[in-house]
Amino acid sequence: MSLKHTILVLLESESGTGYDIAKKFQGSLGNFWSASHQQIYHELGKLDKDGLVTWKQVPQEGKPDKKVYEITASGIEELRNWMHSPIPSQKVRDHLMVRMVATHLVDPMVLHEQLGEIMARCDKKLTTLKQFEATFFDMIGGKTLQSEMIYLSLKRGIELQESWLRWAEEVQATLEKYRDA
Amino acid sequence: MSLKHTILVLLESESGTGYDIAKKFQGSLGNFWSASHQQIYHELGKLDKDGLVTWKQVPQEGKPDKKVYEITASGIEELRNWMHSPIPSQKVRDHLMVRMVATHLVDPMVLHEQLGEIMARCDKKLTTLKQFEATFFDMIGGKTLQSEMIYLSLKRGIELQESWLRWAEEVQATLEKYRDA
DNA sequence: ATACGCATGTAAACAGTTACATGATTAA
DNA sequence: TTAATCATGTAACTGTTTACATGCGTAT
Repeated sequence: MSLKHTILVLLESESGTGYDIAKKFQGSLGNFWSASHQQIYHELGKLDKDGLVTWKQVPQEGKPDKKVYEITASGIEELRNWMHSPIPSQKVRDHLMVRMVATHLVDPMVLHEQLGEIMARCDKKLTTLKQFEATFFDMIGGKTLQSEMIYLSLKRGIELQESWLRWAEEVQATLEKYRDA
Repeated sequence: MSLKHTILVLLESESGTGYDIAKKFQGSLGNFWSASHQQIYHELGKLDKDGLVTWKQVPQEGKPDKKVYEITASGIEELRNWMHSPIPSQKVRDHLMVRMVATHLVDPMVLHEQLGEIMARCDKKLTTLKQFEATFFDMIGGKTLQSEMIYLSLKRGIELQESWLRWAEEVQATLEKYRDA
């Protein structure tokens, strides 16, 4: 389980509300981790109970009050310990791959179409990532360990999407060979 | 949720026990989906209750009895419907990427070492996949839609591991630049 | 002796999704 | 007036992991 640690990492770099955290999962970090707002609020409650974060009620005009969460010294300690623990092998859940094995049950063009939809999503994400990459070092100014690490994770996201697209095209071509066969 | 469908796909291609299914998750399919034996038995129970699979008790000598599960007509129908439903975007949970963003909290060489461990795992998996790929079409004899799809998923697994390794080396090199800095 | 492979399960805890619920402001 | 953005939550359900539990055969 690491939603806990993901939230701590985000709060370590910048304090914010549950809503702010949810938005970050929709951005570039969303390529590697995500969570619904319900889950985030729930997790923030637990982190608060465990003393890893604190919060301040901030009244606003024209908007609902907000709870700005901040990481505590104990939270940073927890993060440091976590960083030293072994990295668990990631669990993959690839729906598409499971379908690949069962394509013979339906018209191959069904999968062809579904691939098309996924590729469109993928293309869109790729555009966003590339735009972000192009201005990355200008934006944050100067190379540091931290910025280079974030840059490398961004590059990884781009490579993943690109290799995905190349592969999907190959699958589509193969499916076309078997059309009406 | 698709453990349900993954199990149905496996049983559609070949009847077998919960134990057999668990083994398949440790093989090439394990690159795209996995589940513990506890979860598999639980899911088989539900599939049975819903009439999507049936089973026969098979006594064995020197080994415990086994329950051989078989997909039903209703199970195949369920699979077909599932194949026509839209593919959900996959949820990624990449622990390593989260750590990348927080490297500045610890000695960079900690991550360097952890990457080394992951790369070793990755190398091992790659070797297995490549061996399987080399003899794939000889083994199953002849190209069909189904065999080509399985082959493409195998190739995808190989590409993923390879791109992963290339990227990890780059991260390690970057971490070395910042050693003692 | 010890461990590994075969074979199946229960129970408790934890993680994550979906549905429901509220309510103000602002832009099309 | 319809939808989006800001902002927070509860409740029920489903999915997943971890711990516990059994027991024979075979190989080292």
